[in-house]
Amino acid sequence: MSDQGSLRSTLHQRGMRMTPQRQLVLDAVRELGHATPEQVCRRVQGTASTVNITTIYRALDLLEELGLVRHTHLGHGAPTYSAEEHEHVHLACHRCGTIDEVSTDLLDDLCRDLLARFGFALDATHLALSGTCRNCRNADAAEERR
Amino acid sequence: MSDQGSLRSTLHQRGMRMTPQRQLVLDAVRELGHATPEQVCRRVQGTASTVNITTIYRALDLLEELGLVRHTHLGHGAPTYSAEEHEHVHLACHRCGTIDEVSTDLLDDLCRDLLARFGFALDATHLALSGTCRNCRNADAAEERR
DNA sequence: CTAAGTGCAAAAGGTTTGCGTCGTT
DNA sequence: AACGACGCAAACCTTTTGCACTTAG
Repeated sequence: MSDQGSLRSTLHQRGMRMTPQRQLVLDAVRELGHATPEQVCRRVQGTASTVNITTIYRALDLLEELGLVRHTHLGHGAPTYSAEEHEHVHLACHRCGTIDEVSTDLLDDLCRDLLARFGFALDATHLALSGTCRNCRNADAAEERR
Repeated sequence: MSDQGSLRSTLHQRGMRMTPQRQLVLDAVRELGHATPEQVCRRVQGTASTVNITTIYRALDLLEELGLVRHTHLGHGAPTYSAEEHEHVHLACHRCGTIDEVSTDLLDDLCRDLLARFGFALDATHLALSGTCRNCRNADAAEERR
């Protein structure tokens, strides 16, 4: 469904092409896991040094529109992009900033529930949940006792 | 727990004060529900026209640190701030951009699970879930049939 | 008097836009 | 020739920082 060939033809239908730059951006996102546009850019430039950051942004937008990559806002800074097939849930601690990744199985029930009650199809492939991690909760508890 | 008095004393312990500007920012966030720093600024300036956007950012940071407000990234643009007591889950459709709000009850099971399995205390008060809403799913299905 | 808080201007990200050029079809 | 894609530079928007001034304790 999202192999090289059908990707090419999807683009072709729209009068677009799979250029080397776009391929490099897609590869970079897949290899890096999560990466900011900046990081993707550096990676791509490792292979093709003249590729401009503007092209990175345009390619990321296109690839996202095609459903091949997705971006998420972890923390405060720039968003991070990752490949659609790279599935997991982020547990982001808003106290220490740590980000854990856990399986999307966790959300199966919630998914079912949302669909049944609201007709909403949750995209569980790339979700960020914020809260407090075990360490910070312990630290908080210790502080409380003082 | 978070009434005026204890807020004042919490700040006082840290050698800080509840200034008119900070109060206005907090009020604005509470009144606006979800608002970008920009929107908060305009609201505050309705009452005190000289307040600078820098002060808005600093106040929002402080209030967030105190746990009185929280920010979320809905969609692409600027983050939106809202008061901690304003509890709900956002269902954000990444196709049409609509944002629904539903009760946090939905997450009770997930909360329990996360805590038990990972020691992670989910902050369910202000969560954004992305996916596809009923309308867009129907539209997609119709398109598929063509 | 001291330190916190503010406003202002400038800097620093991060992202988008306009435009001239190049390569495909 | 026509159009999509690219690179470059500049514009833009949002957020942060440095600094001098004010003000509450």
